[in-house]
Amino acid sequence: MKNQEIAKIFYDIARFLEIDGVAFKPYAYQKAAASLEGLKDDVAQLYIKGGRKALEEIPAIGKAMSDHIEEYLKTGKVKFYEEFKKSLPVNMDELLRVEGLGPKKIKVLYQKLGIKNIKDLEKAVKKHQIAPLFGFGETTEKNIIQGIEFVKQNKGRVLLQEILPIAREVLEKLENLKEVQKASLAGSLRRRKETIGDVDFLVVSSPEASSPSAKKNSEKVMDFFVALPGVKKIWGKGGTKASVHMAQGFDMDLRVVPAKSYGAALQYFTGSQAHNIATRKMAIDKGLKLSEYGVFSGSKMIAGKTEQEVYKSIGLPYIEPELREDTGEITAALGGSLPALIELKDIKGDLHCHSNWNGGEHSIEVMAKTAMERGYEYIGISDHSKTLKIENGLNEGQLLKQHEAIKKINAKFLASGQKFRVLHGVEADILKDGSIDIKNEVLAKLDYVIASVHLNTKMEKRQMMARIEKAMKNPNVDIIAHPTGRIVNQRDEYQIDFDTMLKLAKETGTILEINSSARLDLRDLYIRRAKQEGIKMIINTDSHHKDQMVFMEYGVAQARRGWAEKKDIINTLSVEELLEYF
DNA sequence: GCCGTTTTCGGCCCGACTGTTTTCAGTCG
Repeated sequence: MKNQEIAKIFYDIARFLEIDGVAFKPYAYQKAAASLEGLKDDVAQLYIKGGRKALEEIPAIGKAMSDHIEEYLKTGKVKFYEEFKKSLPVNMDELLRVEGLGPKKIKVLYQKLGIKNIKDLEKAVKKHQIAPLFGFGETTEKNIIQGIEFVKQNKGRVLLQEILPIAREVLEKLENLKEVQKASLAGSLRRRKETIGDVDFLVVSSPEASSPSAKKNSEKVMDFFVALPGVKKIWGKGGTKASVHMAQGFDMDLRVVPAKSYGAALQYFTGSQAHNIATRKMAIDKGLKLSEYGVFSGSKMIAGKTEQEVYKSIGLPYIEPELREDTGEITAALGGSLPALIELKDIKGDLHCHSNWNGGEHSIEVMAKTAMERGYEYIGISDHSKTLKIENGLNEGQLLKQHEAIKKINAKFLASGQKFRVLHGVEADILKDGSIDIKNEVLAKLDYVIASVHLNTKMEKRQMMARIEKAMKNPNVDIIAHPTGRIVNQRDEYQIDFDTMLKLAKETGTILEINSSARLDLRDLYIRRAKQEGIKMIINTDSHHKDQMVFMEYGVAQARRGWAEKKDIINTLSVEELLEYF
C-alpha cells in the first residue's frame, strides 16, 4: 500500500517545516501522516474509485494534502518535498536516531560543518568541532559521542516478544521496593504494539518518611532505577523522571507520580500520542484541562486517581489500551459500540503446533501435556507436509500413521477420565499452482487442514492470488496460516490483495490465522478489516517447542489491537463446536 | 494546513529535563 510511503513523506515534510520555524503546519502534516497510517483502505484505490473528493474525505486531508497525494500517485514524487530535501540533503532518519539530536540541531550541523550522516558526525566529533558551535557545548558533544555508539549497537524497534519478559522482570523489581506503592507498564508496551521503541514505567512512591533528613522516597526509586543491572547510560534523572539506555540496546523511562494522579498519568503515559491529543481536546471542549496530573476544572481537580474516572470525567467509558490509537475508538466509545475484546482466558486450544514427527522438538504427548497445563481443552497437531523437506515434512503414509498414533493417545485420555483431546491436522503446503501437496483423500481423514505458502513467495500479485484462491476453494482446507507472509522486522508481506483474500475467505468459509510468532500475521489493521467482513479467525502459536505455546498471549494482544472479540475467534469454541464448524 | 452540536476565522495537547544563548529553546515522550 502507498499509504505508508505517503505518510512517511508527510512526516518528513513536518520536520522540514519545523526546522524552518513554520507554525502549526508541521502539526497538520503530522496529523495527515498519522491519519494515512491508520487508514484501513488503500489510498491508491480510494483515488481510483472516488478521485480527489474521496481523498479529501480522509480525516486531516484537505486540498493541499490531496494535491500531494495525487502527485505522488501519478509521478511517484512530491515536488514540495523534493525541494526541501535539496535544501537540506542529509540522512535525517539516521541522524535523528542519535539521542539528543533533533531537526534543528541537525540543520545547524549541516550548515556549519556539512554533516550529512552519522559517519560525518563521527568525524566532526573526533576533530572536536561540535562543542564550539553556537548552541552546542562540551556536554552535548559527549552525549553525541555516546549517542553514536548506541545507534551502532541498537537494533531499532525491538519485538514485543523479546522485550515484554525483560520489562516484566524490571517491573517486579520496582514493585518489590518498599518505597513503591504501585507500578505499571505504560507506553506502546502496554498497548502491545508489535514492536517497541522504549519501555515506560509508571510508579507511585510510598508516602514520605517523617524524618526531614530522609531522602524522599521518589528519589530513592530514581536512584534504584538508574542503578539497575544493564544500565549503560543515564540520559537524564530528575525528581520525578528518569531515562536510561540499556545494554540490550533499548531505552527505559520511569515516571513517579502522586497516588491521586496515578490514573491520569497512566492514561497519559500509555498513549498513543494521537489518542492523548484527542482526549485532551475532549476535555477542552468540556471546559476542562487534562494532563498527566489529572482532570482539572479551573484549579480544581475533578479526576485522576484511576483511568476509569479520568475517562468518565470527559464523557467516555473506559477504553482498553490496545485500542488507544485514535483510529475510531473515541467515536465508538461515544456511540457505546466499543468491542468486548477477546481475552487470553477465552482461548480453549492451540491448533497450530508441531511435534517431533517433523521439525518440532517434542512428542505429541509432551505438547498435549503442555496444552493441558495451560488450561486448554484441546491441542491440534499440525505438522508440516512433505514439500517442506527442511522441516522433515510428512507424506501421506506418515500422516495416516500419525492419525492412528493420535487415536491411541486420545483413547488413553478417555480411559483415564480426562476430557482433553488431541486433534489431528496438518500444515500442508500450497504449491505454486495452488494445489495442496497432500492428496485429498488423506486430507479428508484429518480433523482439519491448515494450508500455507512457504516456497515460491516472490510471485506477482495476480498469480499469488490465483494460487491462494485455488487453495481456499479446496473443500478440505479449513485454515490459511500466516496469510500474508510477513515477518515483523524481517520480511514484508507477499504480493497479495487483502480485499480479494477477504472476499474469497467469505465465499469459501475459510478461516484466517493470526499467527502469534514473530510473524504476527495477520497484522492489526487486517484483523480489523476481517472482523468487519465477518471473517472468522483463529489465534495459533505455530509452536515448534513446548515453551513457545506461551506466545498465545502475543497473538491475543494482536487480535485485541485489531478489535477482535471472542465471537470472531474460533479457538474460543469447545471441541465439539469446533469440529462441527470444520 | 485543517477543522467546526459555539466557529468558514481563529484556533491548534501538555509537561519534564537538559544545556546553554543566564531566561528559554530544543528535545523527548
